[in-house]
This record gives sequence, structure tokens and C-alpha cells, in this order.
Amino acid sequence: MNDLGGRSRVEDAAEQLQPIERSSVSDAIVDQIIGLISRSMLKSGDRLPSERELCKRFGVGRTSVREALRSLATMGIVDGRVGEGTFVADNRQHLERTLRWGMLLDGDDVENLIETRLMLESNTAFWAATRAREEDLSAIATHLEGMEANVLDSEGFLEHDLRFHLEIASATQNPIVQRLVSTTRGYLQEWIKGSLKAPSGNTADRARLSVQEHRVILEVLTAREAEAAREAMSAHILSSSKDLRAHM
Amino acid sequence: MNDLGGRSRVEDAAEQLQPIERSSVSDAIVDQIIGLISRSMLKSGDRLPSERELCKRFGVGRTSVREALRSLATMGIVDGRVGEGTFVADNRQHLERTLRWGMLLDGDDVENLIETRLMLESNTAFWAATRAREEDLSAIATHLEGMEANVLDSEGFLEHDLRFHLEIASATQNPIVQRLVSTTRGYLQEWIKGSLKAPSGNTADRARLSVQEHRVILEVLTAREAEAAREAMSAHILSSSKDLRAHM
DNA sequence: ATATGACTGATGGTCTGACCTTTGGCAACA
DNA sequence: TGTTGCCAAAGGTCAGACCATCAGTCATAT
Repeated sequence: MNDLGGRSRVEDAAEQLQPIERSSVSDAIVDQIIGLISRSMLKSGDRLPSERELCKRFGVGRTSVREALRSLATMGIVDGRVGEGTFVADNRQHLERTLRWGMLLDGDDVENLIETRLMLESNTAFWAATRAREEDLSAIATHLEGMEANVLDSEGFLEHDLRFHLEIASATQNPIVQRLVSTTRGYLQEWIKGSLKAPSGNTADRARLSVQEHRVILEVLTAREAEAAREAMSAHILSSSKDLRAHM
Repeated sequence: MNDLGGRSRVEDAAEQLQPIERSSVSDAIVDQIIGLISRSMLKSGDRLPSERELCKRFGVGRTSVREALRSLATMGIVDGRVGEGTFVADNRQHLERTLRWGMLLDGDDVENLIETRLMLESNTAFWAATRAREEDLSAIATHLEGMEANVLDSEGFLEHDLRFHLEIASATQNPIVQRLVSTTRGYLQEWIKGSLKAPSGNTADRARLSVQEHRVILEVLTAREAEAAREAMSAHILSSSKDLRAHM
């Protein structure tokens, strides 16, 4: 009588049992601190209470506090300095740190990143064309010159290439987009470096072609032609990612 | 005679002084383990030696080992399970995880979020139109029906609305894009709820209009018309964000 | 006056040893 | 054969200690 429809009552009951959520102490601390930061109660450069102070406030051991801070430091959200304290980090450093394990990406990741980048940056160019201030444009121009001057030095070339795109993202005046572009491009940077090291074809020629593409982008940006900017950026990314794919 | 060209010799010398690199013990451990993984000496699913074992091998305290593992866990490279050990994780997830923190910090700027969403989702629709499988389309259709059935229940309506967009993102077969859409839309969801609570105009009418817009999107997706999908999604987001702006 | 140097307290980094909870396996048991 | 109970090992947490480093202070020497 309990066995109706092939399922007993206890089986139904067993189905409803939810795995209990075990909250780790340090993760809870991480959440609290992230909450403070995203609610702007802690801002860039602010100093957190000392570790021993946090122990007392949270009522936990120093190990837990340290592990939480370690997590935050790994995310680039926080930065500890011996003898001084722990500070809410400049958003800038996040990049540098994530670059270090960028080499763990596999082929699929790169393909997806390229696509994501295409989505973001083509529109980024569009908005930059309508919103860029004079200083944005001149910053972009500066890095274009930097690329021209470094067609023979892959390392320097790449650095200016990266900055060129970041400045465009910055010209949208939208910090969220800026951060997304910065992150996606940051991940790709390591991969691109590897692609340049591999001895395939004439790197200097590719660099010159790249300069040309970038110059077109800058021109339409300066002319405030939004739709043209979107297409120029699209074309550039498709072109440059072709080389990238050849190395996968 | 030392002062040629405005720079003294000692100034030049001072310029060359590099900040000494202070290696932290736990960071060194992180580097070693990352090295093992990227050299494929440790593969996905492998179990690392126990913490106490690593202490002996590295000749350091357990604190340092734990902090290193904590860093790796935060990066999503490693995963610790009580009573079992620490394992090399599927490195599929760590990218998406770090991408999410990127946005955690930049406050709550609705305008920027809407713009970001517009950039992402219009292209998302484009790719979904070319890549969606049958099951993706039917999942999207399911949520459209859910919306129709809930035009009078804001809460339920919103839930299906959200899922509708997430399924489209999923249809691109690009997990990174999927994550970004999910995050941006997630942040907006709270605001949208508030917008619905405010007593302004007829909510049911707005819902019906929204259903209509969504239906157009589904139709062009089913017809595999990529460019039309981009425009339909664009139009929908612009239309729906108009209501949102009215409440800011 | 300025700069140098020693002192001090606070802080993050590390080590040690201890205890807890959870887990998986194994042996004893029904 | 299947269940129960136990135990060793593992990660998670805690407390206390020591170290190196840093900012600030103050006295001293130039």
C-alpha cells in the first residue's frame, strides 16, 4: 500500500533530503569583507583592521582570518604589507597576478576567450567613438606610436598593443566594460606571447600589418564614426586571432 | 662636471636600483605546484600528498602549506575535501570564477550594467542563432511559456525572464560568455524586482509587451537569422531598460 | 636647522602543537 | 551477505609563540 506507482513513501522522502550546506569559517569571512567592499564601506586604499583585531571582532582564530585574507589577496582584492597592515588593493594589480596562471588555459578556453573578446571589443569601439574625450584619443595615439616604434621587439610591441585596447575600453567611460576587456585580454596576453615565440613566418611583417589595422581603428575613432569603429575593431580581432589559432 | 644634461651620475645610478624581491614561502610553494601541474606531472583529479606530508617534503610549517593550498583553491586549481585529501581540480571552472570577481568590486552602477548587458546579449543572440541545438531552443521556448503563464505574478515572471536569457547564453556553447551574461543579469535582477514593486503603471501590460518581444527573439532564433536576432535582442533590452531607468 | 640613528610598538609571515569533524576502509557482528 | 561500529588519516580551526619589517618618535650629532 505504500508502493504506489513504483515509488515508496520513504523513497519520496529520501528524494527530498537536501545536502546540508557546510559553511567554512574563512569563506564566511571572505563573504563579509567582499560585502563591505562592494557596498563601498571599504574603498580602494583603505586599511583593514589588523589580523588580531579581526580575530576578536569575528570571534575566530587567526588561522581563519589569515586564510580569508589569503583568498582575498589571491583574488587581487586585498594586499598585505608587513608592518603596515592589509589594504584594499588598487584594482590594477589584479591583472598582473592572474597573468601568472594564464598558461593553464587550453585550446577551448582560448577559442571562447577570442569570441568573448570579439563581442566585447567591437562594441567597445562603437561606444568609444561616441564618448572618447580628447585625452583618451591622445592616449590611444601614444600607444599606436609605441607599437610602430617596436615592430622589431615583440615584448614591447605587445605591451603597447594591450594598452591600446585598454585605452579604448577606458574611453567608453564604463568601468564595468573596462574591467571585462582588461580581464579577457589579460588572459589572452600570455597565450599571444607564446604564439610570438614560435618561429613561424615573419613576425615583423605581422606587426606592421597589425599597426596598420590599429591605425584604421584610431582614425575612425577620431572621426567619431561609431559603426565604422565597430567594424574596424571586428576586422582587426578576426585577423589577429587567425594567427593565434594557427598555434593551437 | 657631474651634472650633464640635467641628470647627475648618481641619479642615473639610483634609477637602476631594483626593489629586491622578497619571496614568501607560501608563494614559492604555489609556484612549485603550479609548475608541476602545467608540466603535466599532476593531472586533473590527482591527489596531492597530505598537508602534513607536504610540510615534511618542503621543510616548512603547516601554515605555509595551508596558505599555498588556499591560494590554489581560490584560483580553482585545487580542491580540498575533509577526510579525503586535496585534489587537482577540473581547471574548467577557474576561469569563470575569476571572471566573476572582476565585477564584484565596481559598485552598483545600473547604467553601466545595462550598457554592458546590451553589448553582451545582443551578440549572444547572434551566436545563439547560429549554434543553438534543438534542445536549447525548446528550453528557451519553455521559459517563454512560463512568462506567458505568469504575466500576473511578477516574481514568477522575472524568474522565467531570467532563465530565458540564460538559456540563450547557454546556446552559444561558450561557457565564458554564459558566465558573464549570468553575472551581469544577476546584478540587474535585484533592481528589476524593485522596479516592479514600485506602483507605476500597469505591470501586467508591461509584462505582455515583454512577452511579445521575447517571442520575436525566439522566432528569429528558430529561423536561424543571426543578424535579426541581434537586433531583436538589442531592441528588447533597450525597451526594457527604459522602465528601469524611470526608477533611478 | 637638518639629518642621522636608535628605540618602540604594531603588523604580517611563519612555526608548532593541539583538538575537532569528516571520511573511507576494515574488522567484527548479525 | 549485509550491517554496524571503530579507527586512522585528512582537512579545518585554534592558541600561543617568535621573527622580520615598517612607521613613527625622539634624542643626538653635524
